[in-house]
Amino acid sequence: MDAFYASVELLRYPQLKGLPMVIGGGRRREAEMFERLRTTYPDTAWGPDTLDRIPADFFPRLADYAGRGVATTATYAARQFGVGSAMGLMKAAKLCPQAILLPVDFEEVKRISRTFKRVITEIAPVMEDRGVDEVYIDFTEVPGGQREGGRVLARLIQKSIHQATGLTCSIGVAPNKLLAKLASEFNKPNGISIVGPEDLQRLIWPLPCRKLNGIGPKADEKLKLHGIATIGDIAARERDWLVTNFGKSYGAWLHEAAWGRDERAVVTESEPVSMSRETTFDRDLHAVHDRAELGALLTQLCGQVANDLQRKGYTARTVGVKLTYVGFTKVTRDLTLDTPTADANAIRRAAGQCLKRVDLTRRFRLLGVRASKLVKPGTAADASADQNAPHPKPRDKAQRDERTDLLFPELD
DNA sequence: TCTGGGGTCCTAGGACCC
DNA sequence: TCTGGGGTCCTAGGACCC
Repeated sequence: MDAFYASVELLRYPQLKGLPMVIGGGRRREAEMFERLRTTYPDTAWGPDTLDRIPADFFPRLADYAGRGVATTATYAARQFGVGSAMGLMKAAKLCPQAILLPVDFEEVKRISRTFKRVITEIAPVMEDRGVDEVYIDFTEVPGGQREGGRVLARLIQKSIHQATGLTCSIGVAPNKLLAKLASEFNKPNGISIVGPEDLQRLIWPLPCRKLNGIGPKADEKLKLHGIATIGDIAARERDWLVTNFGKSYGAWLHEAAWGRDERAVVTESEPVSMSRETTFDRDLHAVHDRAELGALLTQLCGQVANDLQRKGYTARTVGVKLTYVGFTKVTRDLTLDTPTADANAIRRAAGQCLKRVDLTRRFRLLGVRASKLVKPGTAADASADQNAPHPKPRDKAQRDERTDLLFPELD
């Protein structure tokens, strides 16, 4: 036993109510909803008892909500109708039109997330951040961590998190991150489960492949085509067969994972690789008909990315754009600059260049701007940036679509 | 009536250098 | 004019995760 996994459910509070409720909608739309809440009820903080103080009919019913977005989570009352997280709200509205749609208070979630992580690092300092509500911990060196196979420490963490945030969490304890993650799901929402190598066959192998962190919808589908449904089914295949069918790297990983083997260390610090902002429109937009709107939106996204870079003390050498067309096909275009930048105008110019290289005759639903190849000014990476200057590359004239030049002149 | 927003990592081809 | 091999960088796309 040398690592264990914890996950906290930050959005649990509406589930105290027996009403069918869905939380979500997408960042911008939720921010608008939340702003409306603040202006109407200025003295009311968003929290577990919100619905005791604010009439439920203040919030829209799904049936009355026309906007785009997905459900972040849903109460059990809503789940009975088949509504679940990551489901599109349009679909959810069909299944459960009477459900109430609630916004997420992102600032509050971030605040709780920080408290959650602070409480844990005070007890077990070797912590890997896995997002807003999940962490890995290596508690090998934590005094008393081995008592009752880790159960005593897990209970202490649960209790401390509950005291500090009022929220519950589920914890899995296992000899590595992979198994700990699986274990954390055994006993939701407020449980502790301890899994050892001897439990592999009994507890892990019967699980569907999708439960493995790293097997998504595509890999799962392909596995099913080969008649592989459970983790045990993967384990039953020869390593060579997996490599032949799933590639050298992924096939080998599948084999290791199915046998419960994972040697990844808990990573306590990491540098960001990219920063991005994107937005899905309320309606599909077109480069010609919605030129002004799109131009303003692009400027806004670039400003946000620049702001994020500056706030966190980074510059970026590569700027890219992303579009999602009607029908959900996506394209990206990248441009690497000679000089790293965190300047909104420079990013905007580069993003405009990128946009010229995509098909703008089709309507699209999403526009995003991304900064990558991040450089922290004043570091060794920064000093070497000059030597790493890109070799001059010939501009592909054919790609520089003159038609879109005409359509999108202000994007230059 | 589909499918948010923020990320990471991997693969693969072409350019370019030695 | 029949064209190697290794390495790095850039770009585009895609799978996956929270």
